[in-house]
Formats: sequence, C-alpha cells, structure tokens
Amino acid sequence: MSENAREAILTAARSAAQLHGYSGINFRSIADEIGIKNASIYYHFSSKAALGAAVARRYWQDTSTLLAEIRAHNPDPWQRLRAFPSIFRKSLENANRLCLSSFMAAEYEDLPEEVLAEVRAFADVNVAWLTEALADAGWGSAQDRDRRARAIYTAVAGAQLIARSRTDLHLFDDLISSYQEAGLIPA
Amino acid sequence: MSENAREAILTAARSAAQLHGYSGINFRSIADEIGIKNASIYYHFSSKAALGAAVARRYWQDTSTLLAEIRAHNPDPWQRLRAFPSIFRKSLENANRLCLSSFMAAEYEDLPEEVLAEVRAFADVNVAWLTEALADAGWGSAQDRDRRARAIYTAVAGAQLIARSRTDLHLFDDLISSYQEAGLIPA
DNA sequence: ACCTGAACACCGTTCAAGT
DNA sequence: ACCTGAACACCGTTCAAGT
Repeated sequence: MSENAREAILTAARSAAQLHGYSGINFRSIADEIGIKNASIYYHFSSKAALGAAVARRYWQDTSTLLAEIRAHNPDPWQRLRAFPSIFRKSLENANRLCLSSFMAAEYEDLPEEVLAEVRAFADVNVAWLTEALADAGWGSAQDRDRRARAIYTAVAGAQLIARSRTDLHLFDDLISSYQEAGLIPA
Repeated sequence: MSENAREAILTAARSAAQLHGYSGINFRSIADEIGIKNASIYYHFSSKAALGAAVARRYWQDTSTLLAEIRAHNPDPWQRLRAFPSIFRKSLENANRLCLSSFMAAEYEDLPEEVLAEVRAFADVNVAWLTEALADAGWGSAQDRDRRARAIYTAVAGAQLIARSRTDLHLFDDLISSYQEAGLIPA
C-alpha cells in the first residue's frame, strides 16, 4: 500500500486542485477518499506545500507527455498548432476542470515558492512546444516565434478560464475559432 | 459609523478577493483591519455569499464607470480599443492584483449562485463595451463584432493571469503587443 | 441601530503512540 | 515502514446578549 497510497494521494489532490485550487486541497477529504486518516498524509508528504509541488510537477510532466504524443501523431506543424487547444478542452470536458496551472496562477499570492516553480515550468513546457511547432512551420523569426508562442498559450488558457465560468464548451470552441480567424493562431 | 462600516467592509473584502480570491475573504482579518469584531460583519451582510456578491457587483459597476470614462475621453474607437487593456494593467500595477472576475471564474465550482451572477455581469459589461467600440469603428458584421469582442476580453484577461504568475508587467505589455501584431485586437 | 463574546464544526499541522 | 488519536490555532457561522 505504500507506493499506492502515495499515488492515490497525488491523484486525489490533483483532481481537487483542478476543481478548487491549491487552497481547496483538503487533507481530510483526500484521506477519506482513499481510506486513510488525514495525519497519514504527512508520512508521504512533509507539508501541504510539498504535496502541492508534487501535484504540480506531475501535472506538467503528464502534459509534456501528452504534447509529445500530439507531436508524434502530427508531423505537420500546422496540424499540431490546430491540435494544441484540445488539451485544454479535455479538462473542461472532464467535469469542467481548469488547467491546474491557471488556477495556481490566480492563487499566486498564497503559493509557497516550491509550488510556484512548478507552475512556471508548466507554462515553459507549453511555450517551448508551441515555439517548436512554429519553427517547424517555418513561421517568423526566432524572436517572433517565442513571442507568438507565449501569446497563443496565454490566450488559450484564458479561453478555458472564461468558458469554465459559463460551463460552456461551445464558448471555448468559439473563442478558439475566433483566435484562428483573427490570425493569432496561424492556420 | 453605520454606512462607513459597510463601505469599509466592502473595500477590504474587495482588496482581499483580488489577492486571494473568494475563498480568501477572511472575516476575522477584515474585522481586524477596520476595527470591529468578525461577528459584526453579519450585521451588514447576511453571509459570506452576500458579501461576495456585493463585492463583485460593486466591482463590475466601478469597471463600467471606468470604461465609460475611457469612451468619453477617446472619441476615436481605435484609440478606445488600444486603451482597453490599461484597466487590466492597472490591477497588476496595484500590488499585482488580479481581476476579481478572473479569480472568481477559477473558483467557479465553489461560488454561490448569487456571486456567479455578478461574475457573469462583469464579462458582459466588458464585451458590450468592446462590441460598441468595434461597431463605432465600422469593423465587421454584428455577429463578427460580438465574437471578436469576446475573444479580446478573454485574451486580455488571460494575459493578466499569466503575467501575474511571473510578477512581470513587461510580459503583460508584450502579450498585448503580440495580440495587436497578430491582428486579434484591431489597430 | 450597531456591536460583541462565546460557542459550533471545520481546517492544516504536530507529535507521541501504536503495529 | 506505515498509520493513528488527540491536540493546537485557525476558519465561517450562529445566537443570545449587550449598549
């Protein structure tokens, strides 16, 4: 049960964090969910900060894997750029969940530094992936690509946030289409 | 002290909410700050939900006033569109505060319905103002304008969220410039 | 009309104690 | 090695009580 308990805690904490944020990670609820006592969580994670950092680290690592799969399945860089928003869409499809990193960006003032570092890593992974796709597409200069990659990531994260507040997947799709029509996301 | 206490509570709660969210509105801290006891807040607001709704309502009303001033000072609709992001920039300048509505959009799952209604009103006010500016500029069809207004509002809110997580005003300016260069914000 | 103290169930955290 | 019970200071909320 040792490795299993640790994994079960991580899974439950991530699910809670995408719904309620870092501040909404509740040790008693998580413990109940996986059938241990809340004090037991401290055997696996030294503090809420440590648990939060572990959740955020695992989150960007999983996202990095997903992005690598999209890259592997889509040799055409333009297709990759079109596929990028699908990761954010999947969160909304999954019980209206928000990107963990967006939630934690909002909670910036209350986050321990070790958690913040992982939040920044998530953004970096996404921006690097987009930059590479733009480069493969032969789009713009190196500096232009970095700027545009940040703009795309930011706008898509914003679309997820706003669509969530209306529980409206169609609004998300519509915002992404608008970005594409406007030329923000090259197509 | 009666009207003053109510106003003082609203001001302190708004400040806290832009830094820590709805869940971070703390009755004991607010009471300390304005020199009353936490139980006294319930004389002015029947619950945390009622206080949160009052804060969010006041917030979109104040924003609506600010937007009207920008409109009054900028007869040129293109100038108005360029000025729009300045409201979100001011929040960041003010101790890295986030748009209350963005924070509450993240907290969607934990918000009482009466608070959510005010969050939606904030987005509506912003989108309506942008739609009007696009119309005055003779930009697109009525349907295009509504879609584009939503996209601009969403992307700017996203830029504020991401720039906040790096405490980086320059990043905010850079993202807005990218939006303009990409043509998302007509210039 | 406006405010307070004391109590409630709830949080993260600690720690000595169990197996 | 892994888990627990009991305690701590903290939260939103209630309510009877003060002026």
